[in-house]
Amino acid sequence: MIPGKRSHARLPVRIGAMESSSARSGGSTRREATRQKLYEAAVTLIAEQGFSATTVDEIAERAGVAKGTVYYNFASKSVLFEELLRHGVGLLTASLKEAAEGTARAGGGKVDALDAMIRAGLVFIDRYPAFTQLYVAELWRTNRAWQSTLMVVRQEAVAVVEGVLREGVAAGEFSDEIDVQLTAAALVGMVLVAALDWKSFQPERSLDDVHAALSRLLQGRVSGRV
Amino acid sequence: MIPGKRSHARLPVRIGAMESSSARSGGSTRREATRQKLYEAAVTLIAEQGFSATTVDEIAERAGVAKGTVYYNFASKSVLFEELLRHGVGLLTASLKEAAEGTARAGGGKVDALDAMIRAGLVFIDRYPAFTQLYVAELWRTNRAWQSTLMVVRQEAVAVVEGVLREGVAAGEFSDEIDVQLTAAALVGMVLVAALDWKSFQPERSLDDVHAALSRLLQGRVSGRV
DNA sequence: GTATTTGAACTGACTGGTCAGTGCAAAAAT
DNA sequence: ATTTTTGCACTGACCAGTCAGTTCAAATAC
Repeated sequence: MIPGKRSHARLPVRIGAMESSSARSGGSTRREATRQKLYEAAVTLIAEQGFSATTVDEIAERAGVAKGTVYYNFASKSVLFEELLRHGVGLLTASLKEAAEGTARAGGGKVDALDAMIRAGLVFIDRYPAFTQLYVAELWRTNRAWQSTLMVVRQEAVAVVEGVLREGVAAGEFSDEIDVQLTAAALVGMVLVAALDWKSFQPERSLDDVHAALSRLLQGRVSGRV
Repeated sequence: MIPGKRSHARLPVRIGAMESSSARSGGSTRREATRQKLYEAAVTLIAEQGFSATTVDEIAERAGVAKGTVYYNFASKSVLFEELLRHGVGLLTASLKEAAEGTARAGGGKVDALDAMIRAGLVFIDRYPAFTQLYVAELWRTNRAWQSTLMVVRQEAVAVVEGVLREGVAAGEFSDEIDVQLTAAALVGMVLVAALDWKSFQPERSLDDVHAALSRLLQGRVSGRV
């Protein structure tokens, strides 16, 4: 055995930067770190293969953790997945809200808010492509254990977009004939699919580039030369 | 042995009523009918639960067929799924092409073609919601057996939209600054997500209604009162 | 027309492997 | 001293795929 080198290298590596964030507030930091590792391992595996095709052994292995640890931290495979969903969508909605509020503080209109949210969406997908992939894949399924969780969490995110649209209508900035719910869904779809396409098929393009293309579409500058 | 009573009763019972339907044309009609039943059973089950969570036994049971029959007709579970994908996307692309050509014959412009394709997409999703669901769920996965099939099949569908956009740019009907590939993806996403939302959360609405909302978005009649 | 043959289509019990989840004693971290 | 993690053997359910045997309708023979 080479000194300083262990077979299953057990280095206390700092992966994220969790330690300073809300130090002490419920659970120990070590536990939080393991959970984070498990999330990261699970999200990519499940995005690639789907929930059922991904085994707990794989998740544990990729996280560099024993199988027992998975069950020490989560009641079951589905619970791990559900908490992962909640965690991820939490990040997204926070980011969307911040984007909308940012433009409001800067005195921008609702179109600016929508545009900022499109960018926030792109940034999110750029940072967490696997999560996005997985989310899309599960969203419209029925008969699954985490169905209700997914519902709640979806609503949180879409509600932010709907809110901005509604405010825009109230302020007279958008036509009052628009269908808020459907338009919100369509906008989300636009960003989602374009971004996944970007990441999958032309990853070399810059975020600004993609953002510009979507902005143009949003502002109806497609038909008719500018 | 009791006369008139055999252990495995061999009565010439009429089960289906296949005999008159298109007698002979390529493969046997019976076989084709079973395959169709299997497609239908598989598409809903896989849409609901995902590929891995759906068992061959379930598919067979829902199709009203023995498990062996599945393997008589398809080499494996994945092959059944791949052929199902090809079959479904074939229907979609045909429908999109027809929509675009229809407006061309009627002397409409490319905006009309896009609008007609949006409608065709909605009609398709209205008729085959399960297939759409399943398609979306699998499209951005990686590391799966049918990955390449999915790629080919996706390109066929998106190419139709891209084609119309390109023609529109060439004809000066669309700004030549649009990004064809990204815009096509965004449009597909818009329709896809809005339609799935419609089917999942407000199924009572009419197709015309949904189509109107998307048309408005396409033509940039969202920002600014009309 | 009736009997027999043929081959494609179908059946369902069975097999071999996989995997979620358990149990627990020892080790490590805090 | 307590919490957390490890390592690993084990179980029981579940499931893809197989295969020897069965059904049936059309073709051929009588």
